[in-house]
Amino acid sequence: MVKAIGDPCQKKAGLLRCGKSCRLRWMNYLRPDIKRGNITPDEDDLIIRLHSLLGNRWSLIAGRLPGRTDNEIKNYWNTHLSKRLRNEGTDPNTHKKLSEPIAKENKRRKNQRSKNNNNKKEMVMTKDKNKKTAQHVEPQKPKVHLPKPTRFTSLLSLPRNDSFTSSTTVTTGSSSQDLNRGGGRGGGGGGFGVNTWCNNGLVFCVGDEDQDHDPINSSADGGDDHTLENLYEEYLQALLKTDHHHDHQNQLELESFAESLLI
DNA sequence: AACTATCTCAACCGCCGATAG
DNA sequence: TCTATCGGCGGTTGAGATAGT
Repeated sequence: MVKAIGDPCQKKAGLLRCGKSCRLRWMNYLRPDIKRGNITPDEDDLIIRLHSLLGNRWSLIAGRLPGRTDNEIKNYWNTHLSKRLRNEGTDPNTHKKLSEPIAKENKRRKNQRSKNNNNKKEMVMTKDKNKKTAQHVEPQKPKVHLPKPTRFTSLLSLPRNDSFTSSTTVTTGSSSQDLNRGGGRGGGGGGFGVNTWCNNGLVFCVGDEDQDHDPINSSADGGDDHTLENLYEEYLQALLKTDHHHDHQNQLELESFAESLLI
């Protein structure tokens, strides 16, 4: 699937890939911090919730699942979760209940299929040695992680041709651009920052997990990791409280959080 | 054994905004 | 201001693997 693209850089490097393709491969496949292995039920649940808040903003969602790439989550959503939701009678786009007939129909089909599919499921589980072996994942305490580094275009700019270190760190926080620019795509420039948002009068501050890289955090907002984590933990609790029979209040809190991300 | 159907996921594509020159 | 380039995003494609017929 590797296409030779006419990129001057690829000639210099002796590669068949253009720079963009190399970057993509690094981001989605080669990066050492990518978590290999199947997606846990907790991650499942988190993805679904975040998707209900953020929609198809995969990079934003991935930003809250360390070690997972937007591509991986996007694929996982398209191949597993959307189908699962549909089978459960939920519209994967709107996260609302499908009309009764459709839900019933799905159920009927599901039952019909399950007769034949037991073998197939085993196939899927054993297909990829790396990913499908841990289906019996032991229950873990759900954990939401701090968003990855955020870039400030206006506050701080770094040279574009950053070193390896900065480029890798920056790119892991790709999602943050949406946070800062209101959901738009793309954007270059460098620098890290903190995101803040208000939720029920409480100001949440989220910054780089690796504070050493973050010139902003070291000087602003006190830079207290534990405070940040505590604050984020409050958000986490709100998130986790909204289970499938979530109460309205928590849902509103989460929605306001999501809105704040998109501003 | 050969063919078909289905699934997975890395890679590609096209677009957009930021930045450099 | 204009143009070229880069970085990043979401949507889509298609090769490879596997099971079923």
